[in-house]
Amino acid sequence: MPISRDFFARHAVEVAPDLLGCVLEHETAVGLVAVKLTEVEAYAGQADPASHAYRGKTARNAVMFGPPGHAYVYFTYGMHFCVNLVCLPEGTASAVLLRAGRVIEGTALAAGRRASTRNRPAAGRSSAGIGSAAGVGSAAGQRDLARGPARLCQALGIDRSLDGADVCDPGSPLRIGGRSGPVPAVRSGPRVGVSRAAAIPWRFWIAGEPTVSPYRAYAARRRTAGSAPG
DNA sequence: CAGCTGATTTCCT
DNA sequence: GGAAATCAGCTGG
Repeated sequence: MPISRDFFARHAVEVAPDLLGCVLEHETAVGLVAVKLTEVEAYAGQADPASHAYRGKTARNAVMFGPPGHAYVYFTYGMHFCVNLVCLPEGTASAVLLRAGRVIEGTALAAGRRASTRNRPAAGRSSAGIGSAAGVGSAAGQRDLARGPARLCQALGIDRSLDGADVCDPGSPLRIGGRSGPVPAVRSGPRVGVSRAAAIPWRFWIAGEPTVSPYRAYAARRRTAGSAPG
């Protein structure tokens, strides 16, 4: 059962905890992967220093300023995708970052994507590096399939071609369904890895879920050494 | 287990 | 030129 667009036409902080336990599905030619959301974070757009929309509209974050119920997919750290669901009516930027989930359908496909993700076209590595596939059938492997925002995108096969996808449309390849079970016990705390507004407790997760990613505070890093001229 | 480092695009100063 | 809503591999205890 899909979720109505009205559900997303609220403040991200209200939407975020209500998304826990809902199911995100991505259907492609090779099959379907479904994930039950277990961890999310709210971003309040132009009112939130940690949001990509804080400085205004750009080519990358344009979808966040559009109508609610659409996916905002961005590429970061030069190698990872993350997916958000847009909240509030058109013209107002606000979104919920999907940080982690539990794969409940298409486990083999998700595991295959995770194992082969390192062979990316842009890098063109000739080295294999696929050995990590070991253990994907184990309990720990299942737990890690969509544990973290970039892993969740890998498991679901989400990339920027899905930026702007309407998750409220049952005919969309990327769509979301409501909870089937009881209301989960929700916990909250500071958001992960953000440098600004780090104390605001807008991260929400399901209590006791092993798929929830470990908390990690923002840590500044020295820039890469080397890169000497000629 | 904790801590550090490389990879590499997009945006901001 | 530098930082960022990250992850995997390696090191030391």
